[in-house]
Amino acid sequence: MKDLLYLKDDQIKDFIEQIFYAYRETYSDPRKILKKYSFGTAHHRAIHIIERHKGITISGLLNKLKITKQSLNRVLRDLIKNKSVLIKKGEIDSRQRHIFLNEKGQKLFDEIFSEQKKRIYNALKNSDSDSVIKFKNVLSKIINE
Amino acid sequence: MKDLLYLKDDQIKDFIEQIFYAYRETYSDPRKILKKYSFGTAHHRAIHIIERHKGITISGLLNKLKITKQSLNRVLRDLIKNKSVLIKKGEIDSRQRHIFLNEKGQKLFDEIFSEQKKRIYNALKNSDSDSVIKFKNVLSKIINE
DNA sequence: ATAGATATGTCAATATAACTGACCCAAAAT
DNA sequence: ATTTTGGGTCAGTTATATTGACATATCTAT
Repeated sequence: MKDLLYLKDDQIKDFIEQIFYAYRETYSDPRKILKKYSFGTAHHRAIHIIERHKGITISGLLNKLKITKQSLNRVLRDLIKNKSVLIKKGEIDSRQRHIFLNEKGQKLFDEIFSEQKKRIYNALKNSDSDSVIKFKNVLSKIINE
Repeated sequence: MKDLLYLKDDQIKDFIEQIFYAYRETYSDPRKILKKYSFGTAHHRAIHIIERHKGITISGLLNKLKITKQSLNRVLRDLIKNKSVLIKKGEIDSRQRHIFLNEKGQKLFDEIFSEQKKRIYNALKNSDSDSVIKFKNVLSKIINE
C-alpha cells in the first residue's frame, strides 16, 4: 500500500506557506536594481518572460502574465519609453506585435537576473541532480494542475 | 567531478519563472470564496499564517508577512470586524497581542484551504514520497538562502 | 467585395494592497 | 525615572491591478 503520510493536510498547508515565501523572496531580491530604473515587479515579470520567450506576441504575454491588456500596456509603455524593449510588426500577420529585449533591455535583465540567481544557485549547488529534477517535476505538476 | 549541468542559467531562469506561476496559481484558486466575504489575498495570507501559528503576536505576523504594521492593521481590522479573528492580551507581556482564528475564522480558513488543497494534493498524489521530501528540501533552501 | 472575427491600443474610473512619515499610549526593561 | 518595546492610528501616496467602453487595422470566410 502507498504511504500517503506526506499528503496530510498539515504538510499541504506548509507547502502553501512555503510557496508564498519562495516567490516573495525570489522576486524581492532585485528590487533595488529595479528601483534604479524606476521599475517595479510588474516590469520585472514582463522583462523576464520576454527574455525567456523572445519575440512573444502581446496575447502570448497576456496569457503568461494573466493580467489585463490595459495593465500590460502601462508596463510595456514604460519599457518602450526606457528603450529596453523593441516591438516588431508580425511578418505573417501584421496585426501581431513581436516583443524583444534590445541591448539595453538585455543588460537590465542580466543585472536583475544576477541578483536573483544567487538565491537559486546557492539553494541548488549542494543538492544532487536527482533533487533538482524532482523539485522541477513537482513544481511543474503544481502549475499544470 | 560534480555534474553541474542543472545549474545552468537557463535552468535557473526556468525555476524563477516556475516559482512565479506556482505562487500565482496556488493563491488564485480560492479568490471566489474570498470575494464572497469581501476579502482579498492580503486577508488570505494573514488567515493562513494565523492558522498555522496559533497565538502569534503582531510582530510575529509582521515578520512572516513582511509588510508594514499599517498594512497589517487594515487587514486585521477587517478580520476582527468580520469576527473571524480573536485578539488576546499577552499574559506574560501585556503589551503583546496574541491572534487566533475563532470558529467563524476557522470555517473560513477550511473553505479557503479546501480550494487550495486540490491543486497541491493532485500534484503530489502521484509522486513518490522521495519526490515530495526533495521538493520540500529544495524549497526550504530557496527560502532560507 | 464585404461581413465578421481577431490583435492590439487607449481613455477613464475604480479597487487592492502596499508604502512613508508622523504621532500616540501603555507596559516592560534598564 | 528614563528609555525601549509592542502596538495603534491618521494622512497622504504609490504600484499594480481591475472593469467597461470604444477605436483601428488586419485577417478570414463567404
